Amino acid sequence: MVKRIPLQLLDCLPQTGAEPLARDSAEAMAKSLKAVADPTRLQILAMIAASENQESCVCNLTEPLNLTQPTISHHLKKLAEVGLIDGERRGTWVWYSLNKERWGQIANLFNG
Amino acid sequence: MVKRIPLQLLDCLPQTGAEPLARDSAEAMAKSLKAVADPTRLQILAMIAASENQESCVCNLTEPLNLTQPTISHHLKKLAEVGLIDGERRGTWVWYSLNKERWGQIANLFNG
DNA sequence: TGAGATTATAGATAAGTATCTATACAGACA
DNA sequence: TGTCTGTATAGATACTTATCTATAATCTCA
Repeated sequence: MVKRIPLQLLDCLPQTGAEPLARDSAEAMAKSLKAVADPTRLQILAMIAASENQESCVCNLTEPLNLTQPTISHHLKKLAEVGLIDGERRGTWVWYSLNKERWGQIANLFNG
Repeated sequence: MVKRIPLQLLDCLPQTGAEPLARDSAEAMAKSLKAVADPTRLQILAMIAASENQESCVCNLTEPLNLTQPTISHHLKKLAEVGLIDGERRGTWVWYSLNKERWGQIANLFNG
């Protein structure tokens, strides 16, 4: 018995078979992008970039963003985990600055 | 003095002031970035880009990604909501293609 | 050493979301 | 028309996460 194949199915050709983007790579990319894909963290990054030496301590962020200190620390940790910012302890304060090399890498995700 | 900052939009920010990046702008940027910041959606975008005419219907995505049809539709909707892909109905199928202009806009957020 | 200041962590909670099943909608065709 | 196929939507659920309060850890200085 020959089953007739509807023309519809022929029009919908399968793609090139191989998986273009491996799951591991996709998840790694997503993790970095998730770190940036938050309004508060974008504001934090903007404030760091707009600061005098392009660095900021936690105490400089809490009041303008109207968030508690632990919440700011939480966001900074997320950004640091993916290497987008670096924290440097100087005395009592921890100064966070942008890692521009890492920024470039993420930018290449869109260019490549 | 204009500082060299990874996020292009940050160049326009005031040096001082309570809110360097307006909440509205931050949330709009975050929404677009959230759409990309998902491993499955990154795979979907990659598969569309790697397809014959750089377009794909839902039926071509479900099997390689091992997800149900409604889940794929959900992800495609998220991408379409921020303008990263466009859907065009041709007969029974809906063909999704990359919106390269929109893609460039988001890329520019990083390139500066 | 102890007190005060800054940051990090732990735990709880509410909001968001990725996924599923079930079902509705839309187009093609006999 | 009615049936089949492809896609979208609705509702439920489990997982993630942004935020808070409380507390610990770290540093400075008297």
